[in-house]
Amino acid sequence: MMLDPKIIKEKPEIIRKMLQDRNVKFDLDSLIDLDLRRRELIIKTDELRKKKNIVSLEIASRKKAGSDAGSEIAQMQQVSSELVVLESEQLRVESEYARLAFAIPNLVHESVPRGADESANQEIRRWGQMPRADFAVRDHIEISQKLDLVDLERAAKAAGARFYFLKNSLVKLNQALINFALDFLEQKKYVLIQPPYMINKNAMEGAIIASDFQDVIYKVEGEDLFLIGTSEHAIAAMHSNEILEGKDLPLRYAGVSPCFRKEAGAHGRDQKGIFRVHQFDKVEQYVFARPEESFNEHEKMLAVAEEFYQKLGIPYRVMLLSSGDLGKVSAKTYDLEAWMAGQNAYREIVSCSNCLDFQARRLKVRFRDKTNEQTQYVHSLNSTLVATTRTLVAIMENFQTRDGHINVPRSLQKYIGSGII
RNA sequence: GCGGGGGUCGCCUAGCCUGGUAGGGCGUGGGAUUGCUAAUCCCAUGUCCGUAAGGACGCGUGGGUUCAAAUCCCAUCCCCCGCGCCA
Repeated sequence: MMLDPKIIKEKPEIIRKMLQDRNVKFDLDSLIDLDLRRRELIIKTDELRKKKNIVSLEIASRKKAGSDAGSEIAQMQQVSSELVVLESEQLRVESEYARLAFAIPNLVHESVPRGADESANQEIRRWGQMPRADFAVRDHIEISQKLDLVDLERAAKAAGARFYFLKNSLVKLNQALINFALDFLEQKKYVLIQPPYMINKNAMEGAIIASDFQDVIYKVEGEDLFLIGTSEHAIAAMHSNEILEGKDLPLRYAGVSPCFRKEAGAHGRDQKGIFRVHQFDKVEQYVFARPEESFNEHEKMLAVAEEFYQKLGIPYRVMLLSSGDLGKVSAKTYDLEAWMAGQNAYREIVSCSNCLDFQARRLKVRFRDKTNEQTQYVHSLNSTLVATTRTLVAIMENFQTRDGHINVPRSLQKYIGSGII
């Protein structure tokens, strides 16, 4: 339901180590204790149910034979009332156990550098040439204001901070990125998916961990519905409670959807512009893979993302996140950080994660090769291909011209029919 | 939204009216037999607890009635058919 419950029972020290590596507080001892009590109660209630089944059979056969079953029925009443008490206790312990167990972060893969925060992230490689301008470069806010491509003030009026109206050619450039990304992934045989933009609690809990709910997820008032923070959330739940056929794996999906995020706790960071916003469009890679294939798939997804930015001509570096900077559901994550000339810095634009069986366990996504085989949980992986707003920032800042215009990357030109904005 | 039908252990299906251990077919694995990869027959094929023996649970979900619920009652979700409304 989270991690393999066997680990809680048999090897809690693995979890303890992981919590330390992640620099995360979690009441593991309570969980271990609850697991013990939970199993004791299962044994006791099973015992009572067994008794009940035996007496029930006796009653049935007596009734059939036409003889009196009065004392057996009295016995059943006794056992049933005992059972009611124990069952409610069991339910209480079980749900407390589940609540805690659901909050445990994922294991951390051995290849992940250990460290308390992003300062321990490891740079893997760099690609591309940073643009060298012989003029004063502007940031994307200035560029977009000047060309009338974004209206932040009016968006604040209509919606609030961290919203935007895209205008004019930037609308088309945004669509161009989406279309280019979809064509790109379709060519690589990904199955195109446009998911529901709202999903229910059960589905959402499968993809993320409780604490993320408060910080990133919007709830729809009066409905059991939540706005997706990425198509990953919806696609993760797509095959919930299914047993997939081994021969169908890996399933590679290209999700396209708007993404909605609260960005709570990001006060003051990237306050202006469209870099960090409550809503943006994204094309996402999501893969269900066999466990033994998942790290291969992970590298492949990263390579696909890199190829995409190479085609756009955006310089980037690949970072391997340290244990302390890793998301809670991920066991290993690479970030692509694009060079943003206007900020003179690399900034995150892609996050590529292997979640192992963490999400699959929560959502019961299993597979097997033969119908009589034991089922196994699949591994799930996700990676941004393009989150449009951030990539638009990179394009505006890196491809700006001396006179304040923007050169359109060659691979996008056919989608907007123009080489310059 | 209204009316009708449905949801059973991977898939298909019986059982529900009339409460008393969920049966069959397919698929898959193993075995038997036959000179042969065909036919036939036998066994196995969900989850949890338990070192094991064994046991419990499982009929969309949640409640209720009952000594006992797939079966009866209530609520709820989803799917199909028809009607209505609608971009």
